[in-house]
Amino acid sequence: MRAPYGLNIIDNCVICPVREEHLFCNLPLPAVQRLNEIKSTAVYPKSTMLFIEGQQPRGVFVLCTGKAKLFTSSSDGKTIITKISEAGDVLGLNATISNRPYEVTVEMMEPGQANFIARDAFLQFLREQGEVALRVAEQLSLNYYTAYEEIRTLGLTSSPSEKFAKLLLSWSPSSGNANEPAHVKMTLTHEEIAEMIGTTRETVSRLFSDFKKKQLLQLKGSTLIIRNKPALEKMLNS
Amino acid sequence: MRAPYGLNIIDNCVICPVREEHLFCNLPLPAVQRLNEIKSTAVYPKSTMLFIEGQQPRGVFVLCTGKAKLFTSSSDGKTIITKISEAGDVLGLNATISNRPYEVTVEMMEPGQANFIARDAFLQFLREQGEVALRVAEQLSLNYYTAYEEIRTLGLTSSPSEKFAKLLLSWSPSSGNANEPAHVKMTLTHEEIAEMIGTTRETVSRLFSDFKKKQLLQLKGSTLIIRNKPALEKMLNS
DNA sequence: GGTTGTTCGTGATGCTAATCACACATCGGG
DNA sequence: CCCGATGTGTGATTAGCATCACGAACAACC
Repeated sequence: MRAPYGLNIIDNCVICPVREEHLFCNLPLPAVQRLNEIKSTAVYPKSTMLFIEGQQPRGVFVLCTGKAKLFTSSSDGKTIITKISEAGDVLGLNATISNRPYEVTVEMMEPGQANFIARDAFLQFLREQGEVALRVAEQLSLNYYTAYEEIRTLGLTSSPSEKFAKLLLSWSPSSGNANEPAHVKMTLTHEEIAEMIGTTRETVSRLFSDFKKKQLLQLKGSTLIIRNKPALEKMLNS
Repeated sequence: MRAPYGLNIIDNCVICPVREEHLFCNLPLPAVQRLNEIKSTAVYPKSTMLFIEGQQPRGVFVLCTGKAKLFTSSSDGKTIITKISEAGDVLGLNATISNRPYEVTVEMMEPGQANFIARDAFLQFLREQGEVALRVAEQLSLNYYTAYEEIRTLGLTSSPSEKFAKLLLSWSPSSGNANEPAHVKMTLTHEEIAEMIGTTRETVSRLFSDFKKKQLLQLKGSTLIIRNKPALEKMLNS
């Protein structure tokens, strides 16, 4: 089966090759089968907005492949990216559960597949499958902690350089020797990084130069090499 | 019955005079009765910390009287107040449910009474009383939205004056004519206000002078009079 | 009523990052 | 292959706040 944008569609969750890796997808078989019946699958091109902050919730999306950015904006155009979502993430959960407007906008950063489950069907699904309701609670609580982490970063971390260090560390895999350089594929523009740490494009540019000069990191094409994790950690304060 | 600190204790939730006004207290009678059995009531003096961020959750507190501030701090002493809690608020809910460390510290701002329910008993209580579990979900989801509001304030609101205006508006009662001055009892120090909007004590001091000069507000003892709500609203951007 | 501690007002100073401006690099499509 | 769009590097300038440093007001408590 072949979709536009050159991506294969896997529209059967039961045989999804990456099902078990994802919190919300790795459900008991009966639940996955039921999920499979009520979802609708589509491939979305880059820059599609799955939903927009302020909209009444239509339902949830489960990202199957690709990446999406979650952000909120003010009326004067300032934007803050709160999260980069990857395969397996459930989007719009809180709004759907509580029937309050979506609190973020979700935009595809690259073409990718997502499953959509309409609100009514989803709520019914939760009532039927107690196990899934638990997963949802787990996920909601996780979201809340992530939000608090963000509050701490925005409110307690004063300097852009500290926030930048924090971001780099969040990218660096926790596994592996702390002193060994970590290689990370970088897919974000400076502008987007700026929107993640609440500063300007120019400042991010300067931060990269600065950190390169201090031997903290290195760039090979679009691969970011984090050379001195301990030094980055020493820059933090929270 | 008379407690230390000159406050009366009401240790029976069933006859609590303000029970019906509070989301979590206004439960079906059997639930309130059960709640009453598993809680322990105490009056805490000013400055008591009910719990501290990072601690393993022991259980939840329901604030019955008094006020408490919720805040998180960085290791270098910077503090950000995320909320002022009042009677009826449930504290430590998310941590208790998810068994993750408390994400904030809660400190009494004035002497007040609170009920404590230990984690095990609370979880058991939820299992028994489906109605209450729903309230909890509702509350969690509300907390999440509040957290997002905070993210928006911290991340999108650039200037202290804008954040200050936002704070003033959040104090001003939504009822009543928009153009009529609103009277609000102010119990916070400039330092605390600074910690709420992420700036310094001195800047808050100057903001007060400034807003007074611009006829936006007025102070009569500890009563704050908000004189020009529309003008404050015009200062916002989100 | 005086002593002690907290809270508040306000000036002077300096730094940091936003803003503006512009040239260069890179990418993708016709 | 060229051309427009999008992204990046870096200098110059400046506004806005944090910081430091007081002294005054206020409250609380022997």
